[in-house]
Amino acid sequence: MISIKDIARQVGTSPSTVSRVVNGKAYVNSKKREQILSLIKETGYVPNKAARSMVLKRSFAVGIIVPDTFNLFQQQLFSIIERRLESLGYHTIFFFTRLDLSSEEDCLDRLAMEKLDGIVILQEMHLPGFFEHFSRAGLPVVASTCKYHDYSSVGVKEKQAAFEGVNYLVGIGHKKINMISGVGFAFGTRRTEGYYEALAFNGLSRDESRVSSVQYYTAEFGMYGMSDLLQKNRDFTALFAATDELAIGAIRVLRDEGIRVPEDVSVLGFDDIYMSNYIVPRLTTIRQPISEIGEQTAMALHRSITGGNVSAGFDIELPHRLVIRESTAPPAAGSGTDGPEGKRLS
Amino acid sequence: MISIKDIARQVGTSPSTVSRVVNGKAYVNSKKREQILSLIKETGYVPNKAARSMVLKRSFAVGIIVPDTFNLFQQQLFSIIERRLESLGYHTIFFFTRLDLSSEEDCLDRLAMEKLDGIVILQEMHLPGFFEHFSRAGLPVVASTCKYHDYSSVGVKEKQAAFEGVNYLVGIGHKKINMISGVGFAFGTRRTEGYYEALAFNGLSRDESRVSSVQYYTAEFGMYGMSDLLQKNRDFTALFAATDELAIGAIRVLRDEGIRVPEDVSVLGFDDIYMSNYIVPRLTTIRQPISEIGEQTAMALHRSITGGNVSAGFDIELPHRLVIRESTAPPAAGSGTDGPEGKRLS
DNA sequence: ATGAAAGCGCTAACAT
DNA sequence: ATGTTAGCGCTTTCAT
Repeated sequence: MISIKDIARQVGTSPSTVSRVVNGKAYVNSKKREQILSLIKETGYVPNKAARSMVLKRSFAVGIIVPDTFNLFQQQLFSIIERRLESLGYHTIFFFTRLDLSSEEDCLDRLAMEKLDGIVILQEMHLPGFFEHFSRAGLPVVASTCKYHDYSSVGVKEKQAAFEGVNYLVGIGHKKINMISGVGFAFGTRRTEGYYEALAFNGLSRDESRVSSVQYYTAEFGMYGMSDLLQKNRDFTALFAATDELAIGAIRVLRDEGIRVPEDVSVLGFDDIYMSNYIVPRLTTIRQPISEIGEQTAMALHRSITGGNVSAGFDIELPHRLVIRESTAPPAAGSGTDGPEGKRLS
Repeated sequence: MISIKDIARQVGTSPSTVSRVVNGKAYVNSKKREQILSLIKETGYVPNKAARSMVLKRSFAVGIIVPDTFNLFQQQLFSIIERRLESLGYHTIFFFTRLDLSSEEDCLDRLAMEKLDGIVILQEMHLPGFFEHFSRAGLPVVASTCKYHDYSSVGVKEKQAAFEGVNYLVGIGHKKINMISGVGFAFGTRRTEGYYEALAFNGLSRDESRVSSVQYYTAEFGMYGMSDLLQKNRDFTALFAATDELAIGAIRVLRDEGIRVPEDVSVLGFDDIYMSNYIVPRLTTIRQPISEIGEQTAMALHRSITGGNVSAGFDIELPHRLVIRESTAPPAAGSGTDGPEGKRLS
């Protein structure tokens, strides 16, 4: 492999000068600069990253902590973040983590083995070791679609967005609205709060039996949540699912039960993943600006890494938007899947 | 950051000895070894990767070339490969590439900037520069779900699998079978061949107007393909989509046209992505063993990197399986969406 | 069995 | 404006 010395020798100069040219520093004779540049192009010389990283004490690698069981929104998001980071000159190292503490420990160990320039987290960590590790190492952190300590974060106003979505449901006439939510992620909690607040705002009573809490936010768990809800009570005309994938799983179960969407039950999702516009029926949902979130996450981290003001956490709140499609409609007259006549028995 | 020298000093030995212990070499006094090991644990010392990589001339990083517009199958696949590679001690660097040559050139440039230990490709590259680069650099390559030169590959018997799928369609009574296929990827071509062969095998005539070729294998392009087909001819009772995502897009259009699946038209996909079991109707499809493919891809690359026999390409063919769900059924009597009466006009 | 020394490719003072 | 030098953290001869 051709090195900086080779270039220097062939031009009849020193490695320092070549280094200056490569790194765009001033104080280089322009004739020499041209000469060096053209030789570099000709030979295809590329600086050795390991060597640079050693002397610069920067790895040009950032870590991203993601849930082991990610849904499509998260998958799309981390693909975007990865690409943005790449274009800013960073490599991305993934740390897949489950929700239990032993998995977090494992993640922390692997994290400690890497000399990283920064961290993106898509999942709240509970082990105090993380926070300690990050602050000891002076590592910039940005939390994307979640919150972590007082580090910078990028996302939407979860509660507000959920509030608006449920409010829309009420607005078109629904009074009996169920919800599938989850634990383990802050956004689930926030969305549930928004749901309850919208109910309260509209004078609807809070009924915990209308909410099912699942472990992960995937379609599979959407099925569990919906089955659970159906078992408890069939008297509802709308469902708010904390994520689109949850909604897709829920619709699956509804269909299997012969309950039509949206004729019998309206379904509202959250995220607006790519698939939501292709499934039958097209999903009404609250759109998160996923590209912008990814972009801002990468940029925020880059700023923290280069700017150095690690401690100054700021929250970037991007605009959400209710996207009305086919899975929601006003409730039918005398509605409820289990009307007064109790015509549908499982 | 604590270094090998620190450890050496504190134990009262030399860096060489510590290095030997860290790398599990022989010839170290066992008492000293214990001492060093415990100090390492205590201090949390971790060898600096950049330094190691510099002297070892290995980056512990592998590149993966993936299509810029990936479908869910590909996304799932590269997530799996990434994880397997990680557990084998490699970092993964993504190279997203479009299908045009200028994008390939760009990719090649970026590739050349990295000192990689190996390459995974999910997409056939056309620029001869790639092959030259790989062979000049002595880079092991493995092609996953595609073929590239005579490098190792991992995947299913595409043609055979498609053949079986279409054969199943014929078996349940379909005679007018359309297909949405694509260009740009070898698997699309192979699946189309399988489709044609199954028709021929069953004495059905080859009709190119029954096939629509799209650019990418996503749901969006599934919609284009289906619209295209519908415009040409509405006389068909089944559709074979080259990927599940294509099938999902196609079903979308069919529904919008009031054509029922599977009552009016059966739809068969390929891949068995996660979503296929949740959509309405559940998709009948040809399953690719995605986890095994990912696993084998990572292992094959690892073997090539460590074994060194770069040139010896081998093909790993994993078993596919037809998964019959709800989107296919025997054709209705007097079938065809556009019966003899021509009752459905667009 | 262990240590000294050289060197991987690069950058950043420091000199000039 | 440019060259010299030292050193980043590690592994690996080569001695001992």
